[in-house]
Amino acid sequence: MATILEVAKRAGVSKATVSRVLSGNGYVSHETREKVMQAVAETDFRPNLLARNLSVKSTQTIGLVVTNTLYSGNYFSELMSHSARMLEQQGRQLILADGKHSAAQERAAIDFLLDLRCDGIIIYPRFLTVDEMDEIIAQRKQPVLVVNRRLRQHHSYCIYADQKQISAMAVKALIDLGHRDIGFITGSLDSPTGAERLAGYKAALHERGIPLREALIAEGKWHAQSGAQATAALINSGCAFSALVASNDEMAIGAIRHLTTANIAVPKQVSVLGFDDIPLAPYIVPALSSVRIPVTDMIQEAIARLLAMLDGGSWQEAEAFAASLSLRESVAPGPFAS
Amino acid sequence: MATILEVAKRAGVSKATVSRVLSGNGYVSHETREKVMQAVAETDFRPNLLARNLSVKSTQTIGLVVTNTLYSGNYFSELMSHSARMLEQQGRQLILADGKHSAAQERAAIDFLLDLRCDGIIIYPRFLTVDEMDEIIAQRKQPVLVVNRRLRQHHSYCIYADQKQISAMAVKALIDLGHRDIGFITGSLDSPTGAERLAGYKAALHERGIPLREALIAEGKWHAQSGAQATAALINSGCAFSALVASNDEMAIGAIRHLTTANIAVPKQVSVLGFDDIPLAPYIVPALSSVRIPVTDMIQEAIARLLAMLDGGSWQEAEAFAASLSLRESVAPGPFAS
DNA sequence: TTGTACGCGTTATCAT
DNA sequence: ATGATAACGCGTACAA
Repeated sequence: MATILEVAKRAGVSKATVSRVLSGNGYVSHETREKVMQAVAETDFRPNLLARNLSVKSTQTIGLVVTNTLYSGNYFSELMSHSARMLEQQGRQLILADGKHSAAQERAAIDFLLDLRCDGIIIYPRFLTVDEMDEIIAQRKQPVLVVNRRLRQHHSYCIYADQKQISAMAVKALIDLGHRDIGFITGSLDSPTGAERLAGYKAALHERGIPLREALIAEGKWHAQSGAQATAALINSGCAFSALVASNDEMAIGAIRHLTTANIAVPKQVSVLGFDDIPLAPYIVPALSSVRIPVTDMIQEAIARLLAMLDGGSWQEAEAFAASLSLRESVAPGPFAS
Repeated sequence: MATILEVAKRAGVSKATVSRVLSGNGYVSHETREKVMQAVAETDFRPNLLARNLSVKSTQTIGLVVTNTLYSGNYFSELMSHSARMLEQQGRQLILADGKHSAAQERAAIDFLLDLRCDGIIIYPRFLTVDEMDEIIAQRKQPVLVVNRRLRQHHSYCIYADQKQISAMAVKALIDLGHRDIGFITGSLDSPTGAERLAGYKAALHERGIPLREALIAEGKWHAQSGAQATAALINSGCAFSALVASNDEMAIGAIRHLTTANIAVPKQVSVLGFDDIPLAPYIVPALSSVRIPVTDMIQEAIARLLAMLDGGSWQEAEAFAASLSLRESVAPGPFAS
């Protein structure tokens, strides 16, 4: 690997001059510029970004921490494609670090990215508690933004959706359609999102004066297969239901699959509701209605806010920037035209 | 950010000593070690990986180049989850760079990762030709492995599947089931994979002595909606078909969706075949059969081979390592248990 | 067992 | 317009 020094020798100039023509800063005569360009071409010179970043104290990269249990599935794809696309426009690079499967490992992933001198971090947490994150944010010098959690202290460092309310709205919509026996398939209950969506279900029943029956609740693990198993469990419990709410689309798909193979006509007798984690889902399974959960909006907002903090821009700029992008339309297909 | 020098001062020792206790290399007395540990804790010291990597000339990271047109969809998730999991076991980090949407940009992504001094690169190419890649591999010092393409020169730097043959097998299977009028939905024909799968279709018909009819071929663009549109085009062409092969699962899903809404009973009259890009697909749509395309196997093999080249290990070790992992089972659900 | 001093490849601040 | 030279933060022979 040719270094800047070798190029300098070959061109008969000093390192400084080469650096000048490469960066475009400072004056260089036309002829020496030519000589340098020539030498660069001859040596296949490529700059060492480690050295450069060490010198300028900035890497133009931002780090993303996600648990690998989310790696399979569309949720993750959405996250990645939107993040990469937005940062690409800003000339920044995304580095993904694996949050693995514990709070300690999520913490380690953050520190790893900071050790790499990422300019900022976005974490989509799974195991760290909000208090732990508040503490982390307070300690680190670089900005660490948290998606999908509501922090107690650093309000401007988190972007969240009201999962409980969204879930409650969905359930109330079913109730208002006349359903009174509504089954509910939870997500993993050790995840805040899972717990909040369940809480929304309970709140909706309470608000409409419908008694809660535990037999209508089955625990799932977010994936399709667990949705099917939960559905089987509900049926076996003997409790009839006229509608079913699954805590995400994958489980809803699993539920529909089970109902179908069990010869229960889905569209007629059972209405299944999922959450819009998978843009494709409604096209795949017509019987499925989905509530929109703004993953995309959240990550978009997080990146815009982070960039504003880094560039020292104002909040207005950040919001305008976020608003100027309508990423969702560009990725998810519109109403299905067949 | 505290540096190693500040820690050294605070502990009353030299940089070198601090470096020794941190890395574990070299002798240090028990008491000075304690003093250093204390100072490290007090200063919240974190090593600067840029400086370290610059010094040791190795980053323990490997780079992955993928076009962002693949970011949405399960193909990408599979790629990422398997890659990250394998590298995690080896204490290495994965850095993803966007290949964007042209050969030049794919080339730029490779160079960017090399400038960051990744120890090696894996590219899942979309626009670069095999000849361009052979040239790139020849020029760069670091190993660049190519997935899903057959290179002309650097045979040990590429991992590929015989897309044409796999496609032909699928079509022949349908023929042997008695089908003679088989529709085919292509992928994007500017992608080698799309072209090869179409070639397989044609070869299978030829081999079984069935005349090729262009009216039975419709062009798709890999996504579900284009699959539905292609199906509509086939129907409008007036050419009846008893079976349909789509060049990937997403389009197969779109096809089934169209047939269903058009009141054509899928399982009875039409057999739809996709390629197993989406592990979930067969569970989603019972009418869909899939041919297994080994994305997972390819990426697994690529990483194993790359690691072997980097660690200077033997090919036997690489193969044994690859074989020791049965990643697929751990991610894709087994036969659907409801 | 510990410290000195140099190298890693750039950028940036001085002079000249 | 160009060239020394000092950072940047860390690893590591080599000496002591």
